[in-house]
Amino acid sequence: MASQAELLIRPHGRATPARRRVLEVLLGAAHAMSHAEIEAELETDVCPDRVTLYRVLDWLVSKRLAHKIAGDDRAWRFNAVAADGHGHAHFHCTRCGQVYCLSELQPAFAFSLPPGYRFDSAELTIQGLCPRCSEAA
Amino acid sequence: MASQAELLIRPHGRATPARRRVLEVLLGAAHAMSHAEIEAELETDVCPDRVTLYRVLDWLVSKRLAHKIAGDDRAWRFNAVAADGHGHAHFHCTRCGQVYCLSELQPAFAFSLPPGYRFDSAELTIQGLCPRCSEAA
DNA sequence: AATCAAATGCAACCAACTTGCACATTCGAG
DNA sequence: CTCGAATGTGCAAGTTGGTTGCATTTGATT
Ligand SMILES: [Mn+2]
Ligand SMILES: [Mn+2]
Ligand SMILES: [Zn+2]
Ligand SMILES: [Zn+2]
Repeated sequence: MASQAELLIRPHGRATPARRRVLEVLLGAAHAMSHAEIEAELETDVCPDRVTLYRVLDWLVSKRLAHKIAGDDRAWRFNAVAADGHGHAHFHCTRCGQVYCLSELQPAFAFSLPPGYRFDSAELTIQGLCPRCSEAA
Repeated sequence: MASQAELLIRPHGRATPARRRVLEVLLGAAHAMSHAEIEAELETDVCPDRVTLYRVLDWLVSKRLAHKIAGDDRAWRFNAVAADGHGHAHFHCTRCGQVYCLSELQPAFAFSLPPGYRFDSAELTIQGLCPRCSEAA
């Protein structure tokens, strides 16, 4: 009985323990996770090496099973790509630094690019206070 | 006769040579510049030290005379804040890595945040090919 | 001109990755 | 099931981009 992670990974390449567990962690996360956060969540025997985790994350992104966004602490935050194929906006809390995916928020951009530019994708990041920090303030 | 840069800086603090020249460079730039690009543009006598440039850039950002955006090479890109007060979107070329400010592009976001989130500002970054790279492809 | 908070220069430091290479694992062919 | 080539992992060392602490200099107010 293969896990959801394994089913997602197999069509793209080898399902190694590290890849399985990292993707599982990302799938179960409520917010975008930094390398350090993921590492902390991992069992000690899976992926005893930081470098492997970096490579696993890169691989997941390259296969579009995850995506990464730049935080203001110059570290990447990762999360699994759901069925929506990353068609969602992100919320960056300026107090706790956390990044949340706003799955339900499908913004209606109305814009046209200047001539010469070729569009590929758009990323909307909203700054403000997350529910927890908003409450505390 | 004070330069434009000096006039912008003075209300916020000391107009030092480094601050003047860096802001001048940013004001004259067509795209967001990395630390290294700015340093290359600077005369050798102004700001002989990397650290000072970092501090000048941070200061300009803290006074809202410049803003910075994270590139995918984990380096910040800076540009001067014009009269629009950074109410513009950015275009990130996935081929050359350059970041352009789309001053004329004032996107109409239509969204409402989930309950609990407090809005502060939004940043829209569009991915694709810039005119130069689009041509070359 | 004197003053002094604010800015700079230097040296060392740090975190977040990246690279190179030997060794281990996966998984499909036989 | 076994084997072996392709693929992934572990370790050590290196690089990049940015910080910190502290002594010295400097801008602008008096
Ligand atoms: Mn997301
Ligand atoms: Mn801009
Ligand atoms: Zn928060
Ligand atoms: Zn380009």
